[in-house]
Amino acid sequence: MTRPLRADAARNRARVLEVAYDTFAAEGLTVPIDEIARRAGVGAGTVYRHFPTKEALVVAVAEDRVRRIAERARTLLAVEGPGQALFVFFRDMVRSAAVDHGLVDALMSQGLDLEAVAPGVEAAFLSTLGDLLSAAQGAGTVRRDVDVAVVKALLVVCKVPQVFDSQVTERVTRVIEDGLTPVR
Amino acid sequence: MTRPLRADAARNRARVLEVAYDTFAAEGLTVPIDEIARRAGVGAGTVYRHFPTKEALVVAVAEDRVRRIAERARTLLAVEGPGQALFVFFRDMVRSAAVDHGLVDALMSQGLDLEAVAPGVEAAFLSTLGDLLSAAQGAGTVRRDVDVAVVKALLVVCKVPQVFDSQVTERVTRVIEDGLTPVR
Amino acid sequence: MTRPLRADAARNRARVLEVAYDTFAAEGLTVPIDEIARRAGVGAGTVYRHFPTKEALVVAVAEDRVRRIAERARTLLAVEGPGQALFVFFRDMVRSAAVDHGLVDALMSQGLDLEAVAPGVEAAFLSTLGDLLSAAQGAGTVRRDVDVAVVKALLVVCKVPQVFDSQVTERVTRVIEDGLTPVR
Amino acid sequence: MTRPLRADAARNRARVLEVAYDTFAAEGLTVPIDEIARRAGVGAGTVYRHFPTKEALVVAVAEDRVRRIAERARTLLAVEGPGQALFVFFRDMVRSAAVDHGLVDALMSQGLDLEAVAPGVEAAFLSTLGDLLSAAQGAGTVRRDVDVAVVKALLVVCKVPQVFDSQVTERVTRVIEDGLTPVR
DNA sequence: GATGAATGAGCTTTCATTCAT
DNA sequence: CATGAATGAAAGCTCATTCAT
Repeated sequence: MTRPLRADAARNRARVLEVAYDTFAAEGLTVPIDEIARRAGVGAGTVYRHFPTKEALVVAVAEDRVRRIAERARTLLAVEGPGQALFVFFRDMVRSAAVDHGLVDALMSQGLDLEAVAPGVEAAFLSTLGDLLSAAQGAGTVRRDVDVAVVKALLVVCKVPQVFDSQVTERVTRVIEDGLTPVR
Repeated sequence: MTRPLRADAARNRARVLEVAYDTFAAEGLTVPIDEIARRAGVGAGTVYRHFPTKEALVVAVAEDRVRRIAERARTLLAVEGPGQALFVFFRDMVRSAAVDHGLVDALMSQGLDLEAVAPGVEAAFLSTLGDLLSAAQGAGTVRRDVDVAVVKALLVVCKVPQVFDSQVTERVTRVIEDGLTPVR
Repeated sequence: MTRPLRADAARNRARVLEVAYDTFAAEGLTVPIDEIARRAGVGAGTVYRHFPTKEALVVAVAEDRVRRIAERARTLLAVEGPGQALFVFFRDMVRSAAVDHGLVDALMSQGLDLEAVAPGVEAAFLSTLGDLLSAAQGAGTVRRDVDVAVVKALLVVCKVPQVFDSQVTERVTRVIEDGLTPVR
Repeated sequence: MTRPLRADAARNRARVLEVAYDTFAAEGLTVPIDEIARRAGVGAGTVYRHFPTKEALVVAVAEDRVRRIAERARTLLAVEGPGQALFVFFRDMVRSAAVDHGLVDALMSQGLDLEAVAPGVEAAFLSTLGDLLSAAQGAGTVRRDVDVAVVKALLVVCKVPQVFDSQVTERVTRVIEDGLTPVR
């Protein structure tokens, strides 16, 4: 259906996506498309060729991020083992939260519904997250009465940016982790 | 310093503030001032007389909210008793989160720094919140290694809107409360 | 026709007129009426009671100035003698030019036509200026082929503000005076 | 540094500049940008692409005028000869003064400082004017104790618009020319 | 009479989107 | 295909003027 892009077109698309992520993350979604285009070294028209509206660009950025995050989660499951993977993943997320200002905006602030515009991506992410959760519950490191929806919510919660300095972030995360741990 | 407003002016100011809160909460901060003015039944100039910039209006709304929330917290301390006041307050906050979209935006998304523009209000709120926390710790219902900054962060976290349906919200809150509870 | 104002009303009118002159002279005609009112210590409504439009205020200021200038000219004729009065008057005008930014605006920039809105004042001024000119021509200090219109024009010219530093102003004035002097 | 504009862009830019000059000259600087755009047959955004603020447009117009005036002066020096070029130039300026309402506004009324925002242009103009002056002084038609600053001031002075009818303008100019002439 | 709050048209400026080059 | 100029619909904000207090 979608024919493979010409090499230069693919390069442009990737470049715009990367610049858009960096820019939205650092400065929020209000940055004009013209500015994204300028930083990517292309014309505004080129951005619109790949992403027909600004919202489409934002969604594409979010999709791309979620995909990478899921990948990271899969890696952790293999490397860290079932009992710790979820917790390490959690701390990973929190640590990168500071630069993901724009992603959080994209996920919640502006009324964007990722599930509606890119259902496959969301589902795939939840499936991977579910794997981490099951593994942890199997290993006895996470209580059994939470499900994947709760864990996802707690994740989003931990990405709320710039409200906490790192000291506080650390302790907030610990409280949430304790809440996740089975009764001791 | 600032003389009392004329009766009609005070009425208008209050009306604008209320309409602005409802509108920002429901539709976010991007709603034009003209629309706020229209809904409040005044001219745009009147809004600008009371709040010289849009940011000033947003800040005033946030201030007003924080003040009311602090008031509510004080009431709860008296009514619910030291052991439960903080938890009831927590659930209160969460329940109203759905309509506070705009308040959350104001507090964090747009780079507004309430502490910078209205230091007294923030401090007063933290002081009240500290009272609830101390009471709970005194009653043994909250662990002693959290401080007011952590509790405030968890509060903000619970107000992140529209990400959870109410089912999930309920369970997220429970996890956080468990995390706050002393080791069982 | 116009009944005498109550004492306080007259005081307010005079105060507004003075503040308006100072302000327009210093900052130009774009200063808002509200600001004039504030500086005069009255409400905006009071300004509008005395001067029904902003233009009316500007005209009143200009009238008032022209009247004072004519007065000054008459005094000089008596004090300085026929041969020198016009020249001294000239230098007087130039010296005060720096603060008369707004008066010049009023006279020419904004398409205001003082002659149309206040014919008597203009005529009275020209009559006095004519007296100075005749005196000088009688004394042989000014050439006979210039008339009052030319002298008035040269006066306005010399009030063009802020274009010259004082050094230059001095020399410009000398050139113009030499041009007025009969062939030597 | 700035790459050459595309053909259509250059056409639009020139058109806006010309319309802006005509309009400001005829009606003053208060004409809205939207009106300039309408008369130039372009959208308001196009004006802002070429001139990022209204002030930038005004400055560009003034620059353009000063440049043309300097060009005219150079031509006259070649055509009219050293003794008369300055005087012809003077009368040229005065004759066009009636339509340069806006230029004069731009140069002095609104506190715009051409020297500050476009130093090269001002300097180039003064240099050319100095050439005319030197030529005239060399030919003995202008007194030696005036310098270029005085002549520029007299020029500005002669451009003060609409204060004189043409009859008076003629005679004012003669007085100033006589003032410039060496003692007879 | 004086006050200053309210009005609302109008201004400058921005930016998502389209389209000629 | 890429470009970036053009568009034009808002947006935030100002201020001359009116009118309830």
